[in-house]
Amino acid sequence: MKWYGLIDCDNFYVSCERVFDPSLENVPVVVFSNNDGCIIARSNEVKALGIPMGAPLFKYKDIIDRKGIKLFSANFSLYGDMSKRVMETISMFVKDMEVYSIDEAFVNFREMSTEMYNMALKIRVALKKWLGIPVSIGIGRSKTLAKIATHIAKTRTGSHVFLLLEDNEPLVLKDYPVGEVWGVGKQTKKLLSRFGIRNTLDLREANIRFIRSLLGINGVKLVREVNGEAVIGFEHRKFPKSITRSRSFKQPIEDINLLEAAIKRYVEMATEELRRYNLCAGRLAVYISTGEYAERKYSRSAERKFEVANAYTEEFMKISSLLLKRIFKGGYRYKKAGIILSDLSPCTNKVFSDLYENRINRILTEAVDKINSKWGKGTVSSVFSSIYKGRIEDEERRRASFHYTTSWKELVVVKA
DNA sequence: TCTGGGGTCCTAGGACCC
DNA sequence: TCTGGGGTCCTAGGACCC
Repeated sequence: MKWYGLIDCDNFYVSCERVFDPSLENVPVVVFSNNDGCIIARSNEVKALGIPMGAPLFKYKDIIDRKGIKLFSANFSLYGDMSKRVMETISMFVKDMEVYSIDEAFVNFREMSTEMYNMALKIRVALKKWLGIPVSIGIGRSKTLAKIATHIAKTRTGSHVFLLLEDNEPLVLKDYPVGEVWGVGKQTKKLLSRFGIRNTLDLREANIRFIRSLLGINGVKLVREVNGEAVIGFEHRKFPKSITRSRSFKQPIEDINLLEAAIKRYVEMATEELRRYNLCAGRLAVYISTGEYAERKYSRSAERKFEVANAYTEEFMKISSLLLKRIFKGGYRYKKAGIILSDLSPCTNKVFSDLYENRINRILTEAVDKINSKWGKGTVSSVFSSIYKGRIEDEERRRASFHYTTSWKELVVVKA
């Protein structure tokens, strides 16, 4: 019998901050997104105050001040590096794992239940001791059941490990709202509740043909998963299927030239990432939006397929302007813009055709990459990058912690 | 006044083809 | 007067996830 385990870091971003500043232990801490935007991680103390995930900061300013909540700007290079260490540590204990997100990994267990439980405890202790990161671990007959088990594990303040055995499933699922199930969002929850399906046991016992007609093929998978049938397997992707770069602007933008600079800046960032993977992209999409809360809403996207996939910044910049001109409408206050590279594939020699233009692009791109890898990120960048930094990006990141693990300058120093 | 960023998968309608 | 059916590709957008 194969079991699915999910190892989920507790309040991951907050935990990362706490590793390097122990004074944050047992005090309320939040990590927030760009532009003092919204809360993307909360410590247990903050959760207990009833501040929800994704809450805009301005709405909770009062309580944050009153309770002395510690604020941090997101420090993704730190979190990414800590994540890598967590995943490496887990892989020392298990043969088969899937890195599911920055703070979660699925693992397979084949042992008997008591052995599994002990193994989970061992992993948990190792992560806490070696890295200082607390985790919760849930185990069940499918990925979806493991997700539910993990959710329950978080509330088990003692062990933080929960084994969802077949005998216990009916009891547990009856108390588990269907809206909390992995893959059931707002819309699906609303739809299901209209037909009296409110808890996960209801879902499990629903007529499969009815579900098929209501939710499509994914609904069928969902029901089978909560029935303990493992239909969602492990994925081991070597590279992403798309690369996005986008930002919300603090000040809305009305000027197409400024939007163009932003778009080209994102193209520059995304193509850098593309080349890091040695990938070429066959498709570029550009989108702009006034944001959901605007009085006059407008949002459009446009895309272009390339005859030959490539990885040249210049090439994508050129097309991005054309696409932007196609979707831009004057008189709107744009709050967000972004680009997406897709149809990604490993670069082949075909790309480096002898077209004059491509040869120039290639030489330029390679030179830029070489300089930046030797002298540091951003040593040379496009003119749009400086326009962007000067006129659009005004983020100070005052509250960001140091790059403790990824910058020599910001290493922790231990004084004797 | 002020609401993130990066992903995956699915669907629906139109164009086009045989 | 009567005007098919099915497949594929493209584009745009929606739902969901962390």
